Amino acid sequence: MGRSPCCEKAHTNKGAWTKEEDDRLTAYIKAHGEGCWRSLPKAAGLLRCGKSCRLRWINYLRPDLKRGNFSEEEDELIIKLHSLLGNKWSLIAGRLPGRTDNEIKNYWNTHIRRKLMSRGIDPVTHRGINEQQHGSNITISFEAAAAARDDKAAVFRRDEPTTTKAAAAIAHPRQMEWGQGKPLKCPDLNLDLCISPPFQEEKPVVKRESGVGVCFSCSSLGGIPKGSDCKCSSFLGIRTAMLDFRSIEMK
DNA sequence: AACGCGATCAACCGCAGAGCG
DNA sequence: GCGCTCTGCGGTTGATCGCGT
Repeated sequence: MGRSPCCEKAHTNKGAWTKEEDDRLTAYIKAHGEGCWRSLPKAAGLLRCGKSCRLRWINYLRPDLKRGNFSEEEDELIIKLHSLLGNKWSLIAGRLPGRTDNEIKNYWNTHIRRKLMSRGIDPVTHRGINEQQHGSNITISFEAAAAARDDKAAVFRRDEPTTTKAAAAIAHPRQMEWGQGKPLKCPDLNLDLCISPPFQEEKPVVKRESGVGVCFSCSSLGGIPKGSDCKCSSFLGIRTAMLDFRSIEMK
């Protein structure tokens, strides 16, 4: 048996929102705040399901949204974050003020994917398409990055499934400090992130020493001193892209 | 002007996980 | 610990727009 529907579908509108619906939703949220999406439509006098209201607010009506074209910097950041996080659009959006996950997802699928493909880069693995069969796993160390920040102890254990935690730390570095202003101390956590090309037989993970960079363009695994560029001098066509955690740290 | 086609983006759907009793 | 509800996320769909023929 399936779960019960989130709302009474027979009595809800679907499709594009009207100006009046937008106004009602905006006015209600301004008066009562976000939250309790299930009961919101009824309270606001809307014939919509709660999910639909939430989506409309988050993706379109929120006052802090930055609409319009993506800048080159935003492009670059999205590509970098996607190479680290994959399709974690909400985490990526967390690093792009005023942008929504839906917007970034659409932008990725319509613009960036094609852009990377035209450069001969696989948008899924972020590696040259020709390199696919020679690919090897890459682990990116965030230990140095964590130490570079104030939250020196935010290091995750490698042997637990921490990809999401690491991703969250990247997307919302301040949010890793749970507990009313007390910095989170997790001395046994390791921020190592492992990125591996899909559809490959399992190979031993190549562990990078912290403080050593990895070039995603030429896949140099020989160890590149931190702070210096790889000889190939490009990352997805963008210079300065030694994948150093600091380079994706924002503001 | 009419049509076809690809691009774009708002909105929907189903699932997973968190929270709560 | 279990079951239920609610929220949030990612994938997908479909309406609309713009351009070329």
